[in-house]
Amino acid sequence: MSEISKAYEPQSVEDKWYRFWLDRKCFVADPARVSPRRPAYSIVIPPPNVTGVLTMGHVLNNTIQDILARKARMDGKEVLWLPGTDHAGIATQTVVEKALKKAGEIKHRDDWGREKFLERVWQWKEKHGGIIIQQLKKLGASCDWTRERFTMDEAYSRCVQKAFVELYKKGLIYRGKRMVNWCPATQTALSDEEVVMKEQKGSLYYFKVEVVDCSGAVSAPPSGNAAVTDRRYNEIKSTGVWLTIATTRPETIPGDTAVAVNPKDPRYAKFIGKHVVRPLPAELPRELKLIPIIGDEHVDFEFGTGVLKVTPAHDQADFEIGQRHKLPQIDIMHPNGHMNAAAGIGLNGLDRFKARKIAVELLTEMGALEKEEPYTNNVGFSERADVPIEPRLSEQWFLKYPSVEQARNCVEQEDDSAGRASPRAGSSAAEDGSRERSTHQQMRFHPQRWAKVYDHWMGNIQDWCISRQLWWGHRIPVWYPKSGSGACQSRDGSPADLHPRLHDIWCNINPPPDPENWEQDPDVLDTWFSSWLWPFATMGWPEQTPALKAFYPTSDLVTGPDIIFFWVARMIMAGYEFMGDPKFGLPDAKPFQNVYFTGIIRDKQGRKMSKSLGNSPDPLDLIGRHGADALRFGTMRSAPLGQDILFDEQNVELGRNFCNKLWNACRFRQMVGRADFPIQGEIDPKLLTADDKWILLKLDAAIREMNTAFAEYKFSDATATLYRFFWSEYCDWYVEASKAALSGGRRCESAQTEIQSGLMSAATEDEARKANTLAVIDFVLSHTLRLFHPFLPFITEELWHGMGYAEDMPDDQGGQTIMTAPWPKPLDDDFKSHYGLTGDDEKQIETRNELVSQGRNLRRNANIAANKKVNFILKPAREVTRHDVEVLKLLLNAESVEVKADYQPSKSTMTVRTESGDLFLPREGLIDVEAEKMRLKKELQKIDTDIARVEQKLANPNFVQKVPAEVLQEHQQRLAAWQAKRGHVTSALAALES
RNA sequence: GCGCGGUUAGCUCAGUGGUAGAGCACUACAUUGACACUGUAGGGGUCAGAGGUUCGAACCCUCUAUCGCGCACCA
Repeated sequence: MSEISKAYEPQSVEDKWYRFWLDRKCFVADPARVSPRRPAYSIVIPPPNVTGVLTMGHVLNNTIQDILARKARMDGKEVLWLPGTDHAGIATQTVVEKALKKAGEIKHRDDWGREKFLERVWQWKEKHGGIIIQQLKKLGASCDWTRERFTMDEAYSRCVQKAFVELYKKGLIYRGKRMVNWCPATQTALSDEEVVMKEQKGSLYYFKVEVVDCSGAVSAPPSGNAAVTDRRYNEIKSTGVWLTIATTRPETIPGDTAVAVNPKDPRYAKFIGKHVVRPLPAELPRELKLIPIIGDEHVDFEFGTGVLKVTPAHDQADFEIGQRHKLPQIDIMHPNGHMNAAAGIGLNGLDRFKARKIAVELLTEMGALEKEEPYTNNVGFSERADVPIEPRLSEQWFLKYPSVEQARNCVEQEDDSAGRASPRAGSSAAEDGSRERSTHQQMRFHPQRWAKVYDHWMGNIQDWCISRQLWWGHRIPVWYPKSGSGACQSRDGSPADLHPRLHDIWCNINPPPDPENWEQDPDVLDTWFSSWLWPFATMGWPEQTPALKAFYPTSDLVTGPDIIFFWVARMIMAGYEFMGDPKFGLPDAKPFQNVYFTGIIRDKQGRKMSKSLGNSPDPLDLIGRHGADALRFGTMRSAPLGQDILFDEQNVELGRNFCNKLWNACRFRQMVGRADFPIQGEIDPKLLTADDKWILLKLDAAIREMNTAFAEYKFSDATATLYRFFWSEYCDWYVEASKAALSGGRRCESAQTEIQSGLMSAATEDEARKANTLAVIDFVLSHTLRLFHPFLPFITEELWHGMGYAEDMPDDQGGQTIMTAPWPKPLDDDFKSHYGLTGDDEKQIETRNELVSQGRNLRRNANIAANKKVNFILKPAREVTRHDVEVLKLLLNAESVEVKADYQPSKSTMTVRTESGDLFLPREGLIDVEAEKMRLKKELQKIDTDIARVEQKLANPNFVQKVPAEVLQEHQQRLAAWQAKRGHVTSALAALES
């Protein structure tokens, strides 16, 4: 760093160092290096969608992971940060299909068929799959790229198949015809987690049906769509009674197979057992539309009219009523959400929403519609396709979740143990910056409130629909015999056997030996059925590989709370299920020690960032303009634990300014010279000034605060500490004060011998002090750079080398790269006593700084221009040295600071009194007496308020009796100080008035 | 309906019982001396409201208002 530029230019250093780290294999984890003295630390990345691009959410998430990984390396751990991407079934397939449609290549993926379409998805993946990885590298992510995984890698696919087969053999995976969440847009089943409820404004339609008596009904066993028409009645008698039914979905009337009332409802109980005539399809004769009135407790008498239409094939609750009463199911819809022939002539072929309108028209025409009221209800939407889902009977694969109890109990709840659950601020674990890694410790969520959400979900867990009617994904490893007798049922066939016992199927990770006689299940698995294996499938499971042995369970997981059920909960269950095998020798097979949930990044208006709103900044653009370190620092500073983040580019500008400040502080150090003489970088305790001691103590405090922040995962606290320490304490005070010592000496050459021979003159003392100051600066900067490194990896590496700090370190301890430099330890008692660091020094500087601030304030009030040098007079409260005076001159921008122990101020002298002494600013003839009086009166007023408040407290006998001694003492001291100040201000005021 | 989180300076947020804080924004002054991506000084707050506990409450408890999120859901 011979020629250092005036401003930090990130573009010129970032790529250079990233390549350096890659070339030196700094990110590569070696399981063989793990030992009791070099513990493992591991994180698996939440794999981004393979075709995605970097968003601010990724920046937040991955910056935190990188900070944790880099900190762990500096703590001397063997670190694995395992990266990779997710195939993201629906998302990717949809994107590719859309692109192909847009390009006019296809109208629908069926045009090409499965094989050709998949070929194109793979091509797309090859083309776009690397983008987000490259972007992560720009951010500085220190992932072990040699272990990059993709959820559809061959080895990974084998893991997915193995997991399926094992669970199938245990009887936890079954196939069944069930009511599922069906997405008519993508035409696949979805899990409950992929459905989001949205409030919809619609109508509640009231229509009437006639109650009839049908004597001599011959009940035939229900059989699918023909159920109703299979019934034959001898006679149908009108009763002249009509029931009114309220519904939001009149288009499903043709699928109704009963009308339900509450058996306890006095209005309707008497009708149970009679029938009504279903109004639709209009063209069917009455006798083919008779449906029974049944009694079911599910019906709420308060809602609507208290009469419920029951559509077992198109509503979850109705399906269950249908089960209880053995009602037939009439499927009236195609998989694409259009009505089928069973819906009747009027509706057949219409889209379900169009059909709703037409159904209302038909009811109106026949005089059945009584009224329509506006109504708002919650409707389930497909999260991906953003269309209302359709509850639909279909045959799917389901998973009864494994290891639920273990998974539920392994997460520490807030009331588990008050002691352990609370943050361990200042504890010994926090001080050395390491978290315990006992395998018997419960998993901990940060912030912990998510544990409750997790527990609630785990306690109400439903079987997971894992099959998807997509092409892009892992094929279900199940084959059916082609000539299939009982085992091979049509997918939308009937009857609805809810728990078919499937015999004669081939479920294996390998295809059957005689493939010509079998056909594979056409479906693929839910993407999350592969990602739930991520923490161990990426490390070589099912083999007990060195990586698994060394790095599983992982240390920390960093992810968004939006996927706590999708991913986190399932990974925990999978961990227990698949890593609990005794061959892995784990006392506790949980996948993580800690889970950190980030907030969600929003824009300044609090809206979630999204492509459609166009409110999501491009992180790469921000990196290009401000630098990766600036983006990281700004993001971290505005991201408190567990709170959503309102993103504003100003945060990044703050980060950029901060990097520039760091850069220039180092540049300043470079410009004032080398520390060779007389102490060669070693700090001489005898030559330390109070300012030196003060900054060392501040450094110590900063290190401790950083360790506490890390122990509590409070990254915004950590950045705030760094910001305050470096800018407000080091630059604003220490560097400014150090200029007094640095501008002092000149003749370095002869000073060393003179010091040794005890003949040190004032001049050579200046020289020695200058060198010592440089040594202190180097000490502070070399520690500071290390504290910054996890947050600002690029600029710290550049400065680490540029400043020459690398040269002083052993090769594997920072000599090659700051990445392996040891994380700073708090200054211990030996250090402090060797260098004579005491609270008195700290106090001395703090009161001195108070004096300086007030002196500057005096200047300001006297309307003295900031660049005008003036003469101050100091009446010190204790002994002052020549050096102290030099510092004061500098900090006050004074021409001189005259020390006069017996100074008597005249009328036109402005004064301040502090614990360090009294400071006078004589302004013969220049002072604005009235203005100064105003200022003093205002100050007096404030002092009086403060005094009154404390006096009131002290006058309270309860206060004096009950309060702890030190608090009482502190109040008394405060009162005394204010009273002294009051006396001073009063006399100053009196002097002006005399 | 149940649960969680928020409400503190113009804005974004820290602040676990003892003198209300930071950054940005704002005002004034300064500019060859590391840094204008800067420095110095300053203005600005009934800590959402009400009640309670306490010698003492932004902080603990209760209720209310309001914003956001999650879960469940009546057709």
